[in-house]
Amino acid sequence: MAGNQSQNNQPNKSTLEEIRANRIEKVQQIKDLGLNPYAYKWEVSHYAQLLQEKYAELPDGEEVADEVSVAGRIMARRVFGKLAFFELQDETGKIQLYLDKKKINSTMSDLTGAFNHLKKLSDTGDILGVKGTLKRTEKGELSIYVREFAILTKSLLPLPDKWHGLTDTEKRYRQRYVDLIVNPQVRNTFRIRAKITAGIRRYLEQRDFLEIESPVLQSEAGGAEARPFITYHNTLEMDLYLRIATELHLKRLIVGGFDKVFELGRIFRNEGVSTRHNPEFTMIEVYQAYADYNDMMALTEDLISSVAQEVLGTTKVTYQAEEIDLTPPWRRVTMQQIVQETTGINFAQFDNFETAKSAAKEAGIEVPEDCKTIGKLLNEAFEQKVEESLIQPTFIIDYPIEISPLAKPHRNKPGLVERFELFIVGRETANSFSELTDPLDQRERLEAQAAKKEAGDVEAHDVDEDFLAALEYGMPPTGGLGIGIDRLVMLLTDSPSIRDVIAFPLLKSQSVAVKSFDYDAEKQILKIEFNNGSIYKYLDVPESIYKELKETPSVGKYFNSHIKDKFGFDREV
RNA sequence: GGGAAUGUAACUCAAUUAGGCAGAGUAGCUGGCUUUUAACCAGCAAGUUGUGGGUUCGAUUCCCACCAUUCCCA
Repeated sequence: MAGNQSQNNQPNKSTLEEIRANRIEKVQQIKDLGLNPYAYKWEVSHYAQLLQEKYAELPDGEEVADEVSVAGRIMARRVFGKLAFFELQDETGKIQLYLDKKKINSTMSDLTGAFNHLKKLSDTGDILGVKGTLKRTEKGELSIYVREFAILTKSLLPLPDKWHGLTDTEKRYRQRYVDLIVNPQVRNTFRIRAKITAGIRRYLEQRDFLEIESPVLQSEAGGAEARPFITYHNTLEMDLYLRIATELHLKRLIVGGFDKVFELGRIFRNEGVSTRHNPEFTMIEVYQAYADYNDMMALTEDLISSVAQEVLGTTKVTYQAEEIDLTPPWRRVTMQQIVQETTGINFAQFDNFETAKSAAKEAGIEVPEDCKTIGKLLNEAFEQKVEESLIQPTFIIDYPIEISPLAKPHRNKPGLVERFELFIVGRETANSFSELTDPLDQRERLEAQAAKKEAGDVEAHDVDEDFLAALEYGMPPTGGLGIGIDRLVMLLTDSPSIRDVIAFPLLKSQSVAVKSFDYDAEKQILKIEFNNGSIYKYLDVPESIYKELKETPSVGKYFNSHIKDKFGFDREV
């Protein structure tokens, strides 16, 4: 540090740190002028988009005396000696600011050299409030002829490249706020998402459905086959699960006498991450008493097409260059029939599994270990050979009973249940049954699940006795429906990945380096402090590990391969 | 869990084929400029080449491990 700071009295650096320091210096200069770089309030009279529309007919070079006040972020600066053009972006769009030195200095005479201060102290990224009149420049750009300005928030960090924007996918997800600033279509995606969920709620409320919130923290996860997140309640000293479905609680409400209920909310499944899966995602479940799955098909069709019409103004959408027609009615076909169409195998004809299995293998279907019934085989054939070809909205109906533990047996097809799934662009988008209301049948099926859990299936769950008790009080015939909101939003916003429709998708935390470590030989506890400040105590760590950790040239590498995931730990900080 | 690709300045990208001083544009800083639209002109500054090892006189480049991301598969 000491020796080499003599010659350059003011080195012009532009690392991120230097840019930031420079802007902090500007914050101070703004304060020194008696102004607040972090203002409290700005009275906005118009949004940019509205002005663009309202003054669309204003001819080039003409002005109008209408006073407006706008606020937004400076996205671009084109500065001349005594004139400057800024591009201001608010939530709705952009508008140019026409900043004339003479005008500003005369109307803001309280602040000497106001124009030069703006030139020197503002940067792209700052939030600026301006008042002025409207003027279309000679080059044809609608502008605000600024009379008065205020820097409302000083930005300390530079925006991404003004032309290329932010394209690094990881940064877009990790720093969504920057993505939103510079990529208008991302803002639009989330605007549409909000309209979709609002539209769904409005649709259901108009039909007398009641939205009731069920618990996220549950003592037993149920209602789906999925691995749950487990958490812990300290004062109650109990494990709790984050819900994997809202099904079992919404059905309790049907038992309680509500005929039409729904919940649109967050579901958590402790599973992998992909373009179609996020560990927390949004689902709506709808239950209607005295209805069956045929009614739910009609509801699904009408709900989705109505919302598409309302939000996009059409029921014909383009998804990844493919035309999808959501205009009802949608095709309805049984699973058995569409598998037969595609593979030529009629699974209804089999009465023994081995014959069915060899037929399936002949058709190129892979038969996994745990697939031991004709019903499961049919489902395998469907998933492997049919599913991804279902591009246009299609209801697949009448599922095997083995894979549908909460659905009512089909009224006239033995071995099947009254269930449908909706497929659009090859993806499961909705799932629905005539709900099982027979408490004894339900008990048997849940106990079979519990046996699977006992045998080590992490996606199976214990019997929810309270739910069964509810059923024993008697649940009316009920149609139930679940729709994956994220997938629906993907479809309606033409988004290829679920992460594009989730504002803050889950990403792995960037690994942190080991800062220091310490070993308690008596208790065999290895305490590790990481660079991010967290401290972990690894338990029952043999001394040899500690010694090797001390010796190793790369602590991080040794930690990853020999300690992390190998020992139990308590997190201290 | 397996495979492929990627990671270089704050942002967008070169240089890696066959190891030889890491280079542009944008953003930034200084100066100039009253009609710009990715403004322009002159100058300046800006790098732990994801991390840690190895090979080598010399590594962004070759090898190994690890981290993260993207896509595909399970």
